[in-house]
Amino acid sequence: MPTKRKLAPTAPAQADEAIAAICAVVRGIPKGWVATYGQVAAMAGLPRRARLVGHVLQHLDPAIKIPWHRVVNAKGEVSYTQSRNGGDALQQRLLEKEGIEFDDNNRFNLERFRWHG
DNA sequence: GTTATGACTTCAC
DNA sequence: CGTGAAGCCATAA
Repeated sequence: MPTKRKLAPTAPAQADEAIAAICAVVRGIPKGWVATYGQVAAMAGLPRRARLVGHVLQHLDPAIKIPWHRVVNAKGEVSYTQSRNGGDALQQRLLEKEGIEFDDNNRFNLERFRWHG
C-alpha cells in the first residue's frame, strides 16, 4: 500500500483525533459514575494529557451530547474555576441528581463512584 | 516566532 | 492536609 501520510513536520491534525477519542470515552461514562481527567486521557490513548481533556470539554461542540459533568479532577471534587462563572455549581448539581453524594466540603468518595472502563 | 494561562496530575516537603 | 514545582499541550494575545 502506498504511504498515505503526507510527511508531518509539525503534527497537523493531532488535536482533532484527540478530541474524537476523548469524546468517545466521555460519552461512554455511565450515569451515576464519574471519571477523572487523567483517567479519560489514558483511556483515550493520551497518557499525561489530562489538561487536554479539560480544554476539549470547554471547547466541545454544543450540538454533540456529552456528559461533561461526569468528568472531575483527581481530588474527588468538581473543578472550580473563575472561567466557568458558576458552571461548576451546575456540574455538581447534575452529579447529585445522578446519585453522587457530596459532603460539606463539596467532595465525594472518588473510589466509590469512579468508573472503570 | 514568543509568552502566558488553564475544566489537570503527580511527587516532594 | 497545604503548598510548590515539574510535566504536558492547546489556545489566546
